[in-house]
Amino acid sequence: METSLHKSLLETVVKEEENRGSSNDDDGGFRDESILLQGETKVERSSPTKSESRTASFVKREQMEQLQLAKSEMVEVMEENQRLRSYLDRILKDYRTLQNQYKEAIQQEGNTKCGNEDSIASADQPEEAELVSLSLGRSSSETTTKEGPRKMPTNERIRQDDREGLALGLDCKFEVPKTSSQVEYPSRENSLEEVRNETGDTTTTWSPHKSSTKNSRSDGEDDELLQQNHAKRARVSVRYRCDTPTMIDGCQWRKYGQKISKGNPCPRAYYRCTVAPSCPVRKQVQRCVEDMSVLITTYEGTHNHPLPISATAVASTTSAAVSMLMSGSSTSGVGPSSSSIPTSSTTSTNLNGLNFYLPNNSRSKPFYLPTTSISSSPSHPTITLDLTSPSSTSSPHLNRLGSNIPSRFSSTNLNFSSLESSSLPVSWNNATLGYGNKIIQTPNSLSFGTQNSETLYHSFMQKNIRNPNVQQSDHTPDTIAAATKAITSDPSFQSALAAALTSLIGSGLAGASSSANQNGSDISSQNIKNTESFPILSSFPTTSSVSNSTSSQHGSLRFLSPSFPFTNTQSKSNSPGDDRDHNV
DNA sequence: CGGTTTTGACCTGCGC
DNA sequence: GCGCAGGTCAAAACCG
Repeated sequence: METSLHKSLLETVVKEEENRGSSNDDDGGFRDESILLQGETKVERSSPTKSESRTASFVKREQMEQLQLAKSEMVEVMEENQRLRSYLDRILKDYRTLQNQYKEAIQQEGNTKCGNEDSIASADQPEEAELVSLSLGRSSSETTTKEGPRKMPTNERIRQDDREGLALGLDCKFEVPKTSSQVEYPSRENSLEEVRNETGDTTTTWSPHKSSTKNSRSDGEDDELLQQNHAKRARVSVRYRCDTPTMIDGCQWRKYGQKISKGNPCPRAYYRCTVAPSCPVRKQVQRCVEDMSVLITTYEGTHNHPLPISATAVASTTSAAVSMLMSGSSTSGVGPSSSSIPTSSTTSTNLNGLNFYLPNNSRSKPFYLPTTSISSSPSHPTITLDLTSPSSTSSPHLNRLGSNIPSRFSSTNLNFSSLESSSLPVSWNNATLGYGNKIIQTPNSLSFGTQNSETLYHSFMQKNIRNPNVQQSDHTPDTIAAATKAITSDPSFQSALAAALTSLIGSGLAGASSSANQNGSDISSQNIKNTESFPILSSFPTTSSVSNSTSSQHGSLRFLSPSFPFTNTQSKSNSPGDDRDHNV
């Protein structure tokens, strides 16, 4: 743990200092003195006794001053260490609280078996917070690895292990954020599905509509199924400019259908995730009718299998967006007071280790979000991540195809706007959500890899700090406040951001590493290492001032964000109608 | 030959 | 109840 290391280091320094101080007081001082005297003139030596004693006292005084300084510094550092320790304790405390709540909720769920939505909701939220805590904050993960096992009872450890397995399923040491929608919903969905498959139909793969409708007719678990249905149908739509038929998002997809939808001459292609045979995730890809260069990819469902690292960012981002959507819809309807969610925004923020200071009246903005929109259709709540750059707000350099790096980091605007489009109340612009590995291997995207992402990040940050006020003048403080609250108070959103940023940084660094090492095989591990060494997730100040509010779900947010998360597919086919996904 | 895509048919939900 | 649109299925075609 950082703090313990810090402390031990400090203790060593303190001891050394004390030893040196004591030795100087005794006989060791002469050594220093002699060393000092060596540099002095011979004139001084002409009167050795007086000058030496004077010099010795002078040196002693100096040393005493230095010692005092060092001691005061040490006191400061110790205080900081203490603060960190208390911070860590707080995290642990929160973690245990959440763990207990999760346990209780699970027990309740086990008792009622089905139907009690409140218990489910309360089960969701703690787990979500825990997962966020486990997966995002480096400090928290370190906590679990070092302090956790020491302090935690074994049963709790076991439970934690289980949960980690449950939560991640990622075949790597890289702790990718998973949110409630990705863990809780799929776990329930899939468990049900698996049960169904075991008991009955074992040949059919998952079909959300079929299963949901069948269940709703056959079972008495209407409430739960309705909720599942609700969760299942939550979608994340990603709009982005792309000349190629589709994007590489790290997953394997199989096209299972294509339809001409009304109002759009471009066919809509239906894809199913084929990483695991029973994976419920589907996506639809369709070109925007207004702008054929814009590709709209809609994700539905959450993966029930380990994901390739390159796919985790999108998966977690989209699912976090879904869970944000779901939690937002659930809480906003009931109102904050009746919400069973125990986590405050501050707590969850701390747990995340992801602290962003979204603007209080447009000050510093470490994170830049793409434009998001939540369309509140009851059957298909959809959150749209708009990664295109609307002409009205985008910087001219954004979204130039083939110049990903500049556009990724050069946008400096954080723009909270009122509703610009009814269909897209909130959207994300050009978010760099991080698609890691594939892009490095393609000629076009090699430019990703040759850049040092840390440098890029810093320049990005500097630019952001220098230009904080662009395009904010015409938005009311209320809108800004509401939007800020809505975004920052949602842990899932933070997860998404963390995932995106982690992957962004990881991909950039991995690219840099790979280009430096000419070793494409170890991209992932390098990616992990570099990502973990990057201090982004733990170094930002807390957002304790941001209050928890879910009331502005339909508020409009626009963030001009660094850039574009998804890699343009280097597809063989370039015909616009051909939606073949050549993702591997 | 196995995996993927294509494409017409079918199913389901929703609005009128 | 009917029609429409979205979504899915599955057999045939295609591809490496």
